[in-house]
Amino acid sequence: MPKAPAADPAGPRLRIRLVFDDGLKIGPGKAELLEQIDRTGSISAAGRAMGMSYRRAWALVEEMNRAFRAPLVLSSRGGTKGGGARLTGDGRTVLQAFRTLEQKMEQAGATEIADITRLLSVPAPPK
Amino acid sequence: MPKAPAADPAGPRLRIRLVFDDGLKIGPGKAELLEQIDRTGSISAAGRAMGMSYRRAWALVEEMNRAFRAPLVLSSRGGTKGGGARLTGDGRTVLQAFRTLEQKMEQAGATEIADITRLLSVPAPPK
DNA sequence: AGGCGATATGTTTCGGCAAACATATTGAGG
DNA sequence: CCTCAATATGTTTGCCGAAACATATCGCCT
Repeated sequence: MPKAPAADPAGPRLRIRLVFDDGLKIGPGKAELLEQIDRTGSISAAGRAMGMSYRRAWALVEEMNRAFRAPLVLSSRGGTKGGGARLTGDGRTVLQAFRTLEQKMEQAGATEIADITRLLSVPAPPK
Repeated sequence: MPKAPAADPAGPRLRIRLVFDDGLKIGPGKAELLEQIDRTGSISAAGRAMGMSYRRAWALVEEMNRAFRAPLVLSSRGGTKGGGARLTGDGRTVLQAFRTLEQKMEQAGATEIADITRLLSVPAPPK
């Protein structure tokens, strides 16, 4: 298997994306990336876990680090394990906030989402 | 003036998108399109108003009509004015639900959005 | 009958962005 | 001091979706 279609586990209906004035966009992708970096301690491992090239994963991290007043991810090179990366306090804060955001919004919009879903040709998976 | 950069009034930070199991995606674009069709009574006029080609506007309408159990937009051809389009009850329902959704979510996530914004290099426009 | 304005589609062209490919660099440890 | 794994970037390729271009059709009104 060459690679998985990224993240799309037959899923969630709500996709939230924050678009800031400087152009930075934060959505499910970057959120998961932060999460994976936190889990694996490596940008490349995180990328692999998401079926994403290191190039791309790194670019996303770079983008975030530049957009925030302080980096969300710190990385080091060399050493026995080649290097690694980890989330900063801000990184954890942002990730946490985004996850909370998703939950709250999912809940806040449940009624309307149901209203729309009900009108679809294929209303919804049982639940 | 060839065309306006679509909709981007230096703006809102939250971008919501509903992704359904059949692949249909509904976000700010289709919502505004429905709104414009309702206002103008025409797909092409709606497209023009959004700086979008008729081709594309029509395709989006088609996509929605197919995805829902009943069309959101009805259109007619010929006649003095060439034809026209209008929202169905379902169309209005969906649009309304989406707008409500945006409001509720914006409100529900205000705290977290602020938390994240605060950490940006360029925190936010005064308010 | 003919024109007009909007719907309805087929076909082709094009630009941007992601993937693929390629290198350089770093530093702990054996 | 040399290997190794990961970070850090430059360069090239490929592709898909959007735009551009092109027709066809429809029906009220003069």
